[in-house]
Amino acid sequence: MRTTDLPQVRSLELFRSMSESNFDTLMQAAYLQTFPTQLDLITEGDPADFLYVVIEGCVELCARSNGRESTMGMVRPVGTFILAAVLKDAVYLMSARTCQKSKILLIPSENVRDAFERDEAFARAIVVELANCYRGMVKEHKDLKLRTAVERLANRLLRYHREQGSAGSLDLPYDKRTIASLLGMTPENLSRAFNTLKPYGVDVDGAKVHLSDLKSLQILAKPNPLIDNRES
Amino acid sequence: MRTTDLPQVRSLELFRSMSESNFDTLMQAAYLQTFPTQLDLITEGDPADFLYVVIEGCVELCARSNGRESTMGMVRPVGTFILAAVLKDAVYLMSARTCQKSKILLIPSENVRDAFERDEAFARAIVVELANCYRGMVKEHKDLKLRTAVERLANRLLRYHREQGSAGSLDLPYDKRTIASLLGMTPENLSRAFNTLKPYGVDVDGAKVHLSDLKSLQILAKPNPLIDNRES
DNA sequence: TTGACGTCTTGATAATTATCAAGGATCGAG
DNA sequence: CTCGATCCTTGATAATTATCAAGACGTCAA
Repeated sequence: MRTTDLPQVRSLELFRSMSESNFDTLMQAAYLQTFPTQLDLITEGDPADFLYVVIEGCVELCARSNGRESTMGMVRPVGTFILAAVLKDAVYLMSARTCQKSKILLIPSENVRDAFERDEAFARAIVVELANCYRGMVKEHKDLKLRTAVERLANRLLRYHREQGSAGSLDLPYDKRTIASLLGMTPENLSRAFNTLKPYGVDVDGAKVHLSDLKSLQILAKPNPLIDNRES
Repeated sequence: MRTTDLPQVRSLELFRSMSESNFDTLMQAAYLQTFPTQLDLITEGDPADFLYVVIEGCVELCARSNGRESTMGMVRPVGTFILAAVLKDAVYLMSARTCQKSKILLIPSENVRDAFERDEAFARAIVVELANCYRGMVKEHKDLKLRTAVERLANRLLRYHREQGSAGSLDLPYDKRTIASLLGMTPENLSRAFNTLKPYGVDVDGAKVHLSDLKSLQILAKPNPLIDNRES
């Protein structure tokens, strides 16, 4: 790994508080690579050889079964994926592919587990990250089990709106077909759900969404911090 | 806590390898209590004061939003719940209530975090438990997103069948309405799904289920170890 | 510019799932 | 035993969601 990249990695929450020597050891074993878009990084069922950290770009996590496929989540900088598989030395439960040109840090699983044993601060950071992943998944699951498709879309729009500064409009961060899959519906249904939301002040133009009647949208969506807030 | 209960707790995977003195300290702060059935233990949104360990009995985890409610999971001995909330010092994302008379160990959150810092072996065990919880939730989510209701039921029956020794029949471990909610459907639909499975050799009598044509049931269910195997 | 491709949308239809209402079975309390 | 309560099932119907087919729109390269 190039030494010019090290400070960037070091500043990540996950590595910030570990000791200098443990960090160096871990990085000596790691690779920082840039991948083109639409590249398959891992396939579910394969053994977890590396922990992945997205430094730049964006990675889609998806799952397949039968003939079906579904987007399970998106990982943006700075996030990890498949941490649980690495820690358990198990197989991946999800596949991953880049959806932009992406700079990604690969750390061999064995070294992650070593560092976890050696470095108390790293262990704490790992646990916080893993707990965040878990709670995120619980929220996704609640979203899907407790809401209709239109409600899921309405709440997702409110969330993006909030995350982008509550300026009355928002940009959809992904293709519509990706958002549809994330929300557990077909692209056709996403289109129709947008139409259903039109009377609630939702106007779509490509990736731009205008929210002209936040109040009525919120009444419909009934947002719930225990589902929609990513931070807590 | 009574000293007669200590060996039982000590033998749990979570506590087995921690040091004697750290274990003693942790247990001095803990409570082992027996709760009647149908008792609300925690409510989502409340701060995480305790880590819960189910020693005997059974606990249902559920989530509410809007007017809806859904069973998120069942915890049997020896399992923990709301570990992530405790480690993050955050609020609970799920509510919990006993569904049998249950013996439960309550450990104050602060002490769990203390022990995590102090005891390397405990930290490792915590991480493995948390990773298991995460992977279980990923599997539940895949189940719901990638399968129809009938497929979910078929695979769940095959799983219970396997867990109970593959003897050609199985006992449903919970009320049918609980199983329906676990599988993300209404009780009415569960009834109909059982009828749909009749031609595949599934015969239901109360909580007893006979599987007389495993092969054709498996062809329908298309079980997937990355969804259905709880261990891996 | 043109054509090919992919994405998104719309309409028609089908499949899946939920809701409402009612009836039967079971179980415990009195 | 009998009553009441709860759970489960079934039927009828409605709502939701998916599928299939076609067309609109934009992008990009030749």
